[in-house]
Amino acid sequence: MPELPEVETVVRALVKQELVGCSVKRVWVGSKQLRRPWRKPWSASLTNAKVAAVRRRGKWIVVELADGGRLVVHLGMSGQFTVTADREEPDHLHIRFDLDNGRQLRFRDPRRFGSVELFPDDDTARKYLDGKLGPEPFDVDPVYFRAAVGKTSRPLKAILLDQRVVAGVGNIYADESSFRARLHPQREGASLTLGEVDRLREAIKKVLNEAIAYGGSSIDEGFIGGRFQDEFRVYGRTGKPCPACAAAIEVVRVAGRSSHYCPRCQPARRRAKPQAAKKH
DNA sequence: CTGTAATCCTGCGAGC
DNA sequence: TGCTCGCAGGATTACA
Repeated sequence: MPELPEVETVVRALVKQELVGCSVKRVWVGSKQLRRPWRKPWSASLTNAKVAAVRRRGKWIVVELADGGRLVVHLGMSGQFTVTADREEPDHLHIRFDLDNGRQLRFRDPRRFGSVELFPDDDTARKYLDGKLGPEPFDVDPVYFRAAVGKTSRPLKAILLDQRVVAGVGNIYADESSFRARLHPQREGASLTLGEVDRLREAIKKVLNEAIAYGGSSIDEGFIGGRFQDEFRVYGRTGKPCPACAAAIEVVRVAGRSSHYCPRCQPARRRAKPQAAKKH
């Protein structure tokens, strides 16, 4: 389920469940492989580890341990990372941390595209993430973003999905952001005007903030919170009327992903400037 | 540098 | 009801 708003929701839920301050009494790890490369940190180093903080970076969750260790988690497509008092073991459970308050911190992931890695200190973890992630969408420098979008011939959709440009946007929010900025997903980055790039940057911020306020989108049931899927304007709405102009939403494959857009609000080519009467 | 496709997995809905 | 097919929130790699 997880793009930035969903991951943020998960992090907030963990904090709310008072994970911070808990100690790990015991760790259980299943035998099935998660996404490679797979590091094997599940040894004594996690026993008795105390959780000092939980934060998010892009679509990644970082559990900060008091001894400096950093548990870095990615939910992939179907991952769940939850604290529960439930004793019943669900299917597709891969890691279970027994906490000192009797609860369990669980990593469950049917599709196993997720990953959980342990780094010895904050510096290593940050370097790992910063190596693959661009800035958080909420503090993207406008000058940087204009340059990043303007220098490439890639389609807008590919730029938005590229975590090195901006971290945290996935397929849903890429489509929703493009719609709100009134930009076609296949527009070449370099073809955008500075105004359009700025509009896009603002749209991303707005959509993500809105989605976080809604508790993210839940497409799978069983996911905590999440009502933003009722607010989708284009994603998954193929054939349905555009909320702005009632034209039928279309879907096209861009950068290997389904991309939903309104053909009228998001024209493939920039609308020609209305021809001002030529003056002499 | 591009862009595209395949890959890793399971589950679910559509269509027959 | 049961089967097959295609597609799904992501990231990475290989290849043209």
